[in-house]
Amino acid sequence: MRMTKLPSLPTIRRLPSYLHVIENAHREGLKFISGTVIAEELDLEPIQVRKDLAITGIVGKPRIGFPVAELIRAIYSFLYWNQDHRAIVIGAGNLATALMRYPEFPKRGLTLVAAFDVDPIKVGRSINGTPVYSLDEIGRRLPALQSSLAILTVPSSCAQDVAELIIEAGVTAIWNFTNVELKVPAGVIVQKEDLSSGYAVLSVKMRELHGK
Amino acid sequence: MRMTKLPSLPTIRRLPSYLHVIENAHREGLKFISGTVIAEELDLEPIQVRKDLAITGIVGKPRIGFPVAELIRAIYSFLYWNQDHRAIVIGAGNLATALMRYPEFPKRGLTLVAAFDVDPIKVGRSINGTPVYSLDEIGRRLPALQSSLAILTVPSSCAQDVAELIIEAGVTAIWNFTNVELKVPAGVIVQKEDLSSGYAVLSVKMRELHGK
DNA sequence: TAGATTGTTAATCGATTAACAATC
DNA sequence: TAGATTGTTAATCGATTAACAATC
Repeated sequence: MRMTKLPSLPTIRRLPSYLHVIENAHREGLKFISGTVIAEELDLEPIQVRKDLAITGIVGKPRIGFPVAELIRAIYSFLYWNQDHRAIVIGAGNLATALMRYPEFPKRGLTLVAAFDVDPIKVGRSINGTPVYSLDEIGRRLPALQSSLAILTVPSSCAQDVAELIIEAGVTAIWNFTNVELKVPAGVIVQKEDLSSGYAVLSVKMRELHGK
Repeated sequence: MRMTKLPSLPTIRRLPSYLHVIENAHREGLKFISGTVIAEELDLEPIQVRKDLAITGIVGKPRIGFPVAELIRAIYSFLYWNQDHRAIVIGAGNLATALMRYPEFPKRGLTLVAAFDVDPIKVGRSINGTPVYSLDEIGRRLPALQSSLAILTVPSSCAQDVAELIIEAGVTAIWNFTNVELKVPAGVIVQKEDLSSGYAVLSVKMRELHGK
Protein backbone atom coordinates (compact mmCIF):
# COMPACT_ATOMS: atom_id res chain seq x y z
CA MET A 1 0.00 0.00 0.00
CA ARG A 2 2.13 2.85 -1.30
CA MET A 3 1.18 6.35 -0.28
CA THR A 4 3.66 8.35 -2.31
CA LYS A 5 2.67 8.34 -5.95
CA LEU A 6 5.46 8.07 -8.52
CA PRO A 7 5.97 11.27 -10.49
CA SER A 8 4.69 11.27 -14.06
CA LEU A 9 6.69 8.77 -16.09
CA PRO A 10 6.41 10.68 -19.39
CA THR A 11 7.88 13.71 -17.65
CA ILE A 12 10.73 11.67 -16.18
CA ARG A 13 11.48 10.25 -19.61
CA ARG A 14 11.79 13.72 -21.08
CA LEU A 15 14.02 15.15 -18.37
CA PRO A 16 17.26 13.67 -19.78
CA SER A 17 16.64 15.41 -23.11
CA TYR A 18 16.05 18.69 -21.31
CA LEU A 19 19.23 18.15 -19.37
CA HIS A 20 21.12 17.57 -22.59
CA VAL A 21 19.90 20.83 -24.10
CA ILE A 22 20.45 22.79 -20.90
CA GLU A 23 23.97 21.46 -20.49
CA ASN A 24 24.75 22.58 -24.02
CA ALA A 25 23.51 26.04 -23.11
CA HIS A 26 25.67 25.92 -20.00
CA ARG A 27 28.70 24.98 -22.10
CA GLU A 28 28.01 28.02 -24.27
CA GLY A 29 28.08 30.18 -21.18
CA LEU A 30 24.36 30.98 -20.99
CA LYS A 31 23.07 31.82 -17.52
CA PHE A 32 19.37 31.50 -18.39
CA ILE A 33 17.37 29.44 -20.84
CA SER A 34 13.68 29.74 -21.64
CA GLY A 35 11.20 26.92 -21.97
CA THR A 36 10.49 28.20 -25.45
CA VAL A 37 14.07 27.64 -26.56
CA ILE A 38 14.22 24.15 -25.04
CA ALA A 39 10.91 23.29 -26.68
CA GLU A 40 12.13 24.45 -30.08
CA GLU A 41 15.30 22.44 -29.76
CA LEU A 42 13.38 19.25 -28.90
CA ASP A 43 10.34 19.82 -31.08
CA LEU A 44 7.97 20.00 -28.10
CA GLU A 45 5.39 22.49 -26.89
CA PRO A 46 6.71 25.27 -24.60
CA ILE A 47 3.89 24.68 -22.15
CA GLN A 48 4.92 21.05 -21.84
CA VAL A 49 8.50 22.01 -21.06
CA ARG A 50 7.40 24.51 -18.42
CA LYS A 51 5.05 21.97 -16.86
CA ASP A 52 7.74 19.31 -16.83
CA LEU A 53 10.39 21.60 -15.37
CA ALA A 54 8.02 22.62 -12.59
CA ILE A 55 8.59 19.13 -11.13
CA THR A 56 12.16 20.16 -10.28
CA GLY A 57 10.96 23.06 -8.14
CA ILE A 58 13.05 25.60 -10.03
CA VAL A 59 11.17 28.82 -10.78
CA GLY A 60 11.95 30.83 -13.86
CA LYS A 61 11.87 34.53 -14.47
CA PRO A 62 9.28 35.79 -16.95
CA ARG A 63 10.92 37.14 -20.09
CA ILE A 64 14.27 35.59 -19.13
CA GLY A 65 13.80 31.92 -18.52
CA PHE A 66 15.21 29.40 -16.06
CA PRO A 67 18.59 29.67 -14.34
CA VAL A 68 20.79 27.18 -16.17
CA ALA A 69 23.10 26.07 -13.37
CA GLU A 70 20.31 25.63 -10.84
CA LEU A 71 18.20 23.76 -13.35
CA ILE A 72 20.99 21.32 -14.14
CA ARG A 73 21.58 20.71 -10.45
CA ALA A 74 17.86 20.26 -9.80
CA ILE A 75 17.39 17.74 -12.62
CA TYR A 76 20.39 15.76 -11.44
CA SER A 77 19.01 15.78 -7.96
CA PHE A 78 15.49 14.86 -9.06
CA LEU A 79 16.75 11.91 -11.11
CA TYR A 80 19.07 10.99 -8.27
CA TRP A 81 21.96 11.29 -10.72
CA ASN A 82 23.94 13.32 -8.21
CA GLN A 83 24.43 10.11 -6.27
CA ASP A 84 26.75 7.30 -7.24
CA HIS A 85 24.98 4.29 -8.74
CA ARG A 86 27.01 1.12 -8.97
CA ALA A 87 25.82 -1.49 -11.44
CA ILE A 88 27.06 -4.85 -12.59
CA VAL A 89 26.68 -6.09 -16.14
CA ILE A 90 25.50 -9.65 -16.69
CA GLY A 91 26.82 -10.99 -19.97
CA ALA A 92 29.99 -9.61 -21.54
CA GLY A 93 29.13 -9.60 -25.22
CA ASN A 94 28.94 -6.78 -27.71
CA LEU A 95 25.99 -5.02 -26.12
CA ALA A 96 27.64 -5.22 -22.69
CA THR A 97 30.84 -3.82 -24.14
CA ALA A 98 28.96 -0.99 -25.82
CA LEU A 99 27.32 -0.12 -22.52
CA MET A 100 30.62 -0.27 -20.63
CA ARG A 101 32.07 2.16 -23.16
CA TYR A 102 29.07 4.47 -23.21
CA PRO A 103 30.49 7.81 -22.12
CA GLU A 104 27.20 9.22 -20.85
CA PHE A 105 26.79 6.81 -17.94
CA PRO A 106 29.70 8.03 -15.83
CA LYS A 107 28.48 11.60 -16.28
CA ARG A 108 25.07 10.54 -15.01
CA GLY A 109 26.40 8.90 -11.88
CA LEU A 110 26.31 5.35 -13.20
CA THR A 111 29.44 3.26 -12.74
CA LEU A 112 29.65 -0.24 -14.16
CA VAL A 113 31.83 -1.92 -11.58
CA ALA A 114 32.04 -5.45 -12.96
CA ALA A 115 30.80 -7.77 -15.66
CA PHE A 116 29.90 -11.44 -15.31
CA ASP A 117 29.91 -14.06 -18.02
CA VAL A 118 29.95 -17.82 -18.37
CA ASP A 119 32.47 -17.82 -21.21
CA PRO A 120 35.87 -18.84 -19.77
CA ILE A 121 37.62 -16.92 -22.55
CA LYS A 122 36.07 -13.65 -21.39
CA VAL A 123 36.48 -14.30 -17.68
CA GLY A 124 39.61 -12.69 -16.23
CA ARG A 125 39.86 -10.08 -18.93
CA SER A 126 38.73 -6.54 -18.48
CA ILE A 127 36.64 -4.33 -20.74
CA ASN A 128 37.28 -0.62 -20.67
CA GLY A 129 38.84 -1.11 -17.26
CA THR A 130 35.93 -3.14 -15.90
CA PRO A 131 36.82 -6.68 -14.79
CA VAL A 132 34.94 -9.68 -16.14
CA TYR A 133 34.21 -12.39 -13.57
CA SER A 134 32.72 -15.82 -13.88
CA LEU A 135 28.98 -15.84 -13.36
CA ASP A 136 29.51 -18.68 -10.87
CA GLU A 137 31.23 -16.25 -8.57
CA ILE A 138 28.43 -13.74 -8.38
CA GLY A 139 27.24 -14.80 -4.94
CA ARG A 140 30.74 -14.43 -3.57
CA ARG A 141 31.62 -11.24 -5.44
CA LEU A 142 28.45 -9.19 -5.14
CA PRO A 143 28.77 -8.06 -1.50
CA ALA A 144 32.15 -6.45 -2.09
CA LEU A 145 30.92 -4.83 -5.32
CA GLN A 146 28.23 -2.99 -3.37
CA SER A 147 25.83 -3.03 -6.25
CA SER A 148 22.12 -3.83 -6.18
CA LEU A 149 21.51 -2.99 -9.85
CA ALA A 150 22.25 -5.45 -12.65
CA ILE A 151 22.20 -4.76 -16.37
CA LEU A 152 21.05 -7.93 -18.08
CA THR A 153 22.48 -8.54 -21.56
CA VAL A 154 22.47 -12.34 -21.76
CA PRO A 155 20.78 -14.33 -24.56
CA SER A 156 17.04 -14.45 -24.03
CA SER A 157 17.10 -18.23 -23.74
CA CYS A 158 18.79 -18.02 -20.34
CA ALA A 159 17.48 -14.65 -19.17
CA GLN A 160 14.99 -16.01 -16.63
CA ASP A 161 17.46 -18.46 -15.10
CA VAL A 162 20.18 -15.86 -14.82
CA ALA A 163 17.71 -13.35 -13.35
CA GLU A 164 16.85 -15.82 -10.62
CA LEU A 165 20.51 -16.47 -9.94
CA ILE A 166 21.41 -12.81 -9.54
CA ILE A 167 18.33 -12.02 -7.46
CA GLU A 168 19.35 -14.89 -5.20
CA ALA A 169 22.76 -13.23 -4.95
CA GLY A 170 21.20 -9.98 -3.80
CA VAL A 171 20.33 -7.92 -6.88
CA THR A 172 17.15 -5.89 -6.32
CA ALA A 173 16.89 -3.99 -9.60
CA ILE A 174 17.38 -5.25 -13.16
CA TRP A 175 17.80 -3.21 -16.31
CA ASN A 176 16.59 -5.82 -18.73
CA PHE A 177 17.96 -5.65 -22.28
CA THR A 178 16.56 -9.04 -23.26
CA ASN A 179 13.15 -9.47 -24.83
CA VAL A 180 11.99 -11.74 -22.01
CA GLU A 181 9.29 -10.73 -19.55
CA LEU A 182 11.10 -11.62 -16.35
CA LYS A 183 9.20 -13.18 -13.46
CA VAL A 184 10.63 -11.69 -10.30
CA PRO A 185 9.62 -11.62 -6.63
CA ALA A 186 7.76 -8.60 -5.29
CA GLY A 187 10.14 -5.79 -4.41
CA VAL A 188 12.51 -6.40 -7.30
CA ILE A 189 12.42 -3.62 -9.88
CA VAL A 190 12.64 -4.51 -13.56
CA GLN A 191 13.09 -1.91 -16.25
CA LYS A 192 12.76 -3.42 -19.70
CA GLU A 193 14.57 -1.77 -22.57
CA ASP A 194 12.51 -3.08 -25.40
CA LEU A 195 14.11 -2.95 -28.86
CA SER A 196 11.13 -4.67 -30.44
CA SER A 197 8.66 -2.02 -29.36
CA GLY A 198 10.84 0.71 -30.85
CA TYR A 199 11.05 -1.25 -34.07
CA ALA A 200 7.29 -1.76 -34.03
CA VAL A 201 6.66 1.97 -33.78
CA LEU A 202 9.20 2.68 -36.50
CA SER A 203 7.71 0.09 -38.77
CA VAL A 204 4.17 1.41 -38.39
CA LYS A 205 5.34 4.98 -38.92
CA MET A 206 7.15 4.00 -42.10
CA ARG A 207 4.03 2.36 -43.40
CA GLU A 208 1.72 5.22 -42.43
CA LEU A 209 3.95 8.10 -43.46
CA HIS A 210 5.92 6.68 -46.35
CA GLY A 211 3.44 4.07 -47.43
CA LYS A 212 5.86 1.18 -47.50
CA MET B 1 -2.41 17.63 -43.64
CA ARG B 2 -2.71 13.98 -42.71
CA MET B 3 -6.14 12.41 -42.69
CA THR B 4 -5.32 8.96 -41.37
CA LYS B 5 -4.52 9.11 -37.69
CA LEU B 6 -1.70 6.90 -36.44
CA PRO B 7 -2.94 4.02 -34.33
CA SER B 8 -2.34 4.33 -30.59
CA LEU B 9 1.40 4.26 -29.93
CA PRO B 10 1.12 2.61 -26.49
CA THR B 11 -0.83 -0.21 -28.13
CA ILE B 12 1.75 -0.59 -30.88
CA ARG B 13 4.51 -0.73 -28.27
CA ARG B 14 2.77 -3.58 -26.46
CA LEU B 15 2.06 -5.66 -29.54
CA PRO B 16 5.56 -7.21 -29.72
CA SER B 17 5.21 -8.51 -26.16
CA TYR B 18 1.85 -10.02 -27.02
CA LEU B 19 3.39 -11.59 -30.08
CA HIS B 20 6.14 -13.08 -27.96
CA VAL B 21 3.66 -14.70 -25.57
CA ILE B 22 1.39 -15.88 -28.36
CA GLU B 23 4.27 -17.42 -30.29
CA ASN B 24 5.28 -19.32 -27.18
CA ALA B 25 1.73 -20.64 -26.95
CA HIS B 26 1.90 -21.58 -30.62
CA ARG B 27 5.15 -23.45 -30.01
CA GLU B 28 3.41 -25.39 -27.26
CA GLY B 29 0.74 -26.40 -29.73
CA LEU B 30 -2.09 -24.27 -28.35
CA LYS B 31 -4.76 -23.36 -30.89
CA PHE B 32 -6.39 -20.64 -28.76
CA ILE B 33 -5.19 -18.22 -26.12
CA SER B 34 -7.31 -15.94 -23.95
CA GLY B 35 -6.62 -12.30 -23.20
CA THR B 36 -6.64 -13.25 -19.54
CA VAL B 37 -3.70 -15.60 -19.98
CA ILE B 38 -1.71 -13.07 -22.01
CA ALA B 39 -2.42 -10.41 -19.41
CA GLU B 40 -1.25 -12.63 -16.58
CA GLU B 41 1.96 -13.44 -18.41
CA LEU B 42 2.76 -9.77 -19.00
CA ASP B 43 1.35 -8.38 -15.77
CA LEU B 44 -1.28 -6.32 -17.56
CA GLU B 45 -5.06 -5.98 -17.26
CA PRO B 46 -7.11 -8.41 -19.37
CA ILE B 47 -9.29 -5.58 -20.65
CA GLN B 48 -6.21 -3.81 -21.95
CA VAL B 49 -5.07 -6.88 -23.83
CA ARG B 50 -8.50 -7.34 -25.39
CA LYS B 51 -8.67 -3.69 -26.37
CA ASP B 52 -5.19 -3.79 -27.87
CA LEU B 53 -5.80 -6.98 -29.80
CA ALA B 54 -8.99 -5.52 -31.26
CA ILE B 55 -6.73 -3.32 -33.40
CA THR B 56 -5.65 -6.41 -35.35
CA GLY B 57 -9.22 -7.17 -36.36
CA ILE B 58 -9.10 -10.71 -35.01
CA VAL B 59 -12.22 -11.70 -33.09
CA GLY B 60 -12.01 -14.13 -30.22
CA LYS B 61 -14.46 -16.72 -29.01
CA PRO B 62 -15.99 -16.15 -25.56
CA ARG B 63 -14.77 -18.74 -23.10
CA ILE B 64 -12.03 -19.91 -25.48
CA GLY B 65 -9.94 -16.97 -26.49
CA PHE B 66 -8.25 -15.85 -29.68
CA PRO B 67 -7.08 -18.15 -32.46
CA VAL B 68 -3.32 -18.34 -32.05
CA ALA B 69 -2.22 -18.77 -35.64
CA GLU B 70 -4.52 -16.06 -36.97
CA LEU B 71 -3.47 -13.69 -34.23
CA ILE B 72 0.21 -14.13 -34.98
CA ARG B 73 -0.40 -13.51 -38.65
CA ALA B 74 -2.55 -10.46 -37.91
CA ILE B 75 0.03 -8.87 -35.60
CA TYR B 76 2.78 -9.46 -38.16
CA SER B 77 0.64 -7.91 -40.78
CA PHE B 78 -0.38 -4.95 -38.62
CA LEU B 79 3.23 -4.18 -37.74
CA TYR B 80 4.19 -4.71 -41.35
CA TRP B 81 6.60 -7.39 -40.16
CA ASN B 82 5.39 -9.77 -42.83
CA GLN B 83 7.23 -7.60 -45.33
CA ASP B 84 10.96 -7.49 -45.81
CA HIS B 85 12.61 -4.43 -44.28
CA ARG B 86 16.16 -3.74 -45.38
CA ALA B 87 18.24 -1.53 -43.14
CA ILE B 88 21.80 -0.30 -43.14
CA VAL B 89 23.80 0.22 -39.97
CA ILE B 90 25.84 3.39 -39.62
CA GLY B 91 28.83 2.81 -37.37
CA ALA B 92 30.30 -0.64 -36.93
CA GLY B 93 31.20 -0.66 -33.24
CA ASN B 94 30.03 -2.88 -30.42
CA LEU B 95 26.44 -1.71 -30.46
CA ALA B 96 26.24 -2.16 -34.23
CA THR B 97 27.70 -5.63 -33.89
CA ALA B 98 25.22 -6.51 -31.16
CA LEU B 99 22.36 -5.39 -33.40
CA MET B 100 23.72 -7.31 -36.38
CA ARG B 101 23.81 -10.43 -34.23
CA TYR B 102 20.43 -9.88 -32.63
CA PRO B 103 18.47 -12.98 -33.60
CA GLU B 104 15.05 -11.41 -33.27
CA PHE B 105 15.40 -8.97 -36.15
CA PRO B 106 15.46 -11.53 -38.98
CA LYS B 107 12.38 -13.17 -37.49
CA ARG B 108 10.62 -9.81 -37.55
CA GLY B 109 11.38 -9.11 -41.18
CA LEU B 110 14.35 -6.84 -40.55
CA THR B 111 17.51 -7.56 -42.52
CA LEU B 112 20.65 -5.56 -41.91
CA VAL B 113 22.16 -5.52 -45.37
CA ALA B 114 25.32 -3.49 -44.77
CA ALA B 115 27.26 -1.47 -42.25
CA PHE B 116 29.18 1.73 -42.86
CA ASP B 117 32.08 3.06 -40.83
CA VAL B 118 34.90 5.54 -41.17
CA ASP B 119 37.49 3.27 -39.54
CA PRO B 120 39.68 1.77 -42.32
CA ILE B 121 40.41 -1.25 -40.14
CA LYS B 122 36.73 -2.17 -40.04
CA VAL B 123 36.02 -1.40 -43.69
CA GLY B 124 36.18 -4.46 -45.92
CA ARG B 125 35.50 -6.89 -43.13
CA SER B 126 32.14 -8.45 -42.51
CA ILE B 127 30.20 -8.84 -39.28
CA ASN B 128 27.92 -11.82 -38.96
CA GLY B 129 27.88 -12.00 -42.75
CA THR B 130 27.09 -8.32 -43.21
CA PRO B 131 29.71 -6.36 -45.16
CA VAL B 132 31.24 -3.19 -43.73
CA TYR B 133 31.75 -0.39 -46.23
CA SER B 134 33.42 2.96 -45.96
CA LEU B 135 31.02 5.72 -45.01
CA ASP B 136 32.40 7.69 -47.98
CA GLU B 137 30.82 5.19 -50.30
CA ILE B 138 27.31 5.51 -48.97
CA GLY B 139 26.06 7.65 -51.85
CA ARG B 140 27.36 5.16 -54.35
CA ARG B 141 26.31 2.03 -52.44
CA LEU B 142 22.87 2.93 -51.18
CA PRO B 143 20.87 2.55 -54.40
CA ALA B 144 21.97 -1.06 -54.87
CA LEU B 145 21.31 -1.84 -51.21
CA GLN B 146 17.66 -0.85 -51.63
CA SER B 147 17.36 0.40 -48.12
CA SER B 148 15.71 3.58 -46.90
CA LEU B 149 16.15 2.85 -43.18
CA ALA B 150 19.39 3.51 -41.34
CA ILE B 151 20.29 2.44 -37.82
CA LEU B 152 22.50 5.14 -36.38
CA THR B 153 25.12 3.95 -33.87
CA VAL B 154 27.89 6.52 -34.31
CA PRO B 155 29.37 8.61 -31.48
CA SER B 156 27.03 11.43 -30.55
CA SER B 157 29.65 14.04 -31.47
CA CYS B 158 29.20 13.27 -35.16
CA ALA B 159 25.58 12.10 -35.16
CA GLN B 160 24.10 15.22 -36.76
CA ASP B 161 26.74 15.40 -39.51
CA VAL B 162 26.38 11.74 -40.34
CA ALA B 163 22.59 12.02 -40.31
CA GLU B 164 22.78 14.78 -42.90
CA LEU B 165 25.16 12.73 -45.01
CA ILE B 166 22.94 9.67 -45.10
CA ILE B 167 19.77 11.67 -45.69
CA GLU B 168 21.55 13.28 -48.61
CA ALA B 169 22.30 9.77 -49.85
CA GLY B 170 18.62 8.84 -49.76
CA VAL B 171 17.82 7.54 -46.29
CA THR B 172 14.28 8.50 -45.24
CA ALA B 173 14.03 6.85 -41.82
CA ILE B 174 16.56 6.75 -39.00
CA TRP B 175 16.55 4.52 -35.95
CA ASN B 176 18.63 6.76 -33.74
CA PHE B 177 20.67 5.06 -30.99
CA THR B 178 22.61 8.22 -30.14
CA ASN B 179 21.49 10.67 -27.48
CA VAL B 180 21.36 13.52 -29.99
CA GLU B 181 18.10 15.16 -31.03
CA LEU B 182 18.57 15.03 -34.79
CA LYS B 183 17.45 17.91 -36.95
CA VAL B 184 16.05 16.43 -40.11
CA PRO B 185 14.01 17.71 -43.06
CA ALA B 186 10.25 17.19 -43.06
CA GLY B 187 9.33 13.75 -44.27
CA VAL B 188 12.26 11.98 -42.66
CA ILE B 189 11.21 9.71 -39.81
CA VAL B 190 13.39 9.55 -36.71
CA GLN B 191 12.83 6.98 -34.00
CA LYS B 192 15.03 7.67 -30.99
CA GLU B 193 16.02 4.77 -28.78
CA ASP B 194 16.80 6.64 -25.64
CA LEU B 195 18.96 4.84 -23.08
CA SER B 196 19.02 7.87 -20.81
CA SER B 197 15.27 7.99 -20.41
CA GLY B 198 15.19 4.32 -19.41
CA TYR B 199 17.94 4.97 -16.90
CA ALA B 200 16.05 8.00 -15.58
CA VAL B 201 12.92 5.94 -14.95
CA LEU B 202 14.95 3.19 -13.32
CA SER B 203 16.79 5.64 -11.12
CA VAL B 204 13.59 7.31 -9.90
CA LYS B 205 11.95 3.94 -9.26
CA MET B 206 14.92 2.79 -7.23
CA ARG B 207 14.73 5.91 -5.14
CA GLU B 208 10.97 5.76 -4.67
CA LEU B 209 10.65 2.04 -4.08
CA HIS B 210 13.91 1.10 -2.45
CA GLY B 211 14.71 4.46 -0.97
CA LYS B 212 18.23 4.71 -2.30
C1' DT C 1 -26.33 -26.05 -18.37
C1' DA C 2 -23.04 -22.85 -15.89
C1' DG C 3 -19.66 -19.70 -16.12
C1' DA C 4 -15.43 -17.74 -18.17
C1' DT C 5 -14.36 -14.70 -21.73
C1' DT C 6 -15.61 -11.90 -25.41
C1' DG C 7 -16.68 -7.05 -27.74
C1' DT C 8 -19.00 -2.78 -26.81
C1' DT C 9 -20.33 1.14 -24.57
C1' DA C 10 -19.58 4.29 -20.79
C1' DA C 11 -16.77 6.13 -16.89
C1' DT C 12 -12.49 7.32 -15.07
C1' DC C 13 -8.04 8.73 -15.02
C1' DG C 14 -3.96 11.15 -16.25
C1' DA C 15 -1.40 13.74 -19.54
C1' DT C 16 -1.33 17.43 -22.79
C1' DT C 17 -2.77 21.76 -24.26
C1' DA C 18 -5.07 26.31 -23.86
C1' DA C 19 -5.97 30.63 -21.66
C1' DC C 20 -4.40 34.34 -19.08
C1' DA C 21 -3.03 37.36 -15.27
C1' DA C 22 1.45 38.39 -13.23
C1' DT C 23 6.05 40.09 -14.04
C1' DC C 24 10.79 40.73 -15.26
C1' DT D 1 7.62 51.11 -21.32
C1' DA D 2 6.30 47.00 -24.21
C1' DG D 3 6.14 42.44 -24.74
C1' DA D 4 8.00 37.73 -24.13
C1' DT D 5 7.80 34.31 -20.80
C1' DT D 6 6.42 32.67 -16.51
C1' DG D 7 3.20 29.73 -13.18
C1' DT D 8 -1.56 28.65 -12.46
C1' DT D 9 -6.00 27.32 -13.34
C1' DA D 10 -9.19 25.25 -16.54
C1' DA D 11 -10.30 22.63 -20.85
C1' DT D 12 -9.29 19.09 -23.90
C1' DC D 13 -7.68 14.96 -25.38
C1' DG D 14 -6.53 10.22 -25.36
C1' DA D 15 -5.63 6.06 -22.90
C1' DT D 16 -7.00 2.97 -19.36
C1' DT D 17 -10.38 0.80 -16.75
C1' DA D 18 -15.15 -0.58 -15.50
C1' DA D 19 -19.61 -2.52 -16.44
C1' DC D 20 -22.28 -5.73 -18.76
C1' DA D 21 -25.02 -8.14 -22.23
C1' DA D 22 -23.86 -11.70 -25.56
C1' DT D 23 -22.04 -16.26 -26.25
C1' DC D 24 -19.24 -20.30 -26.79
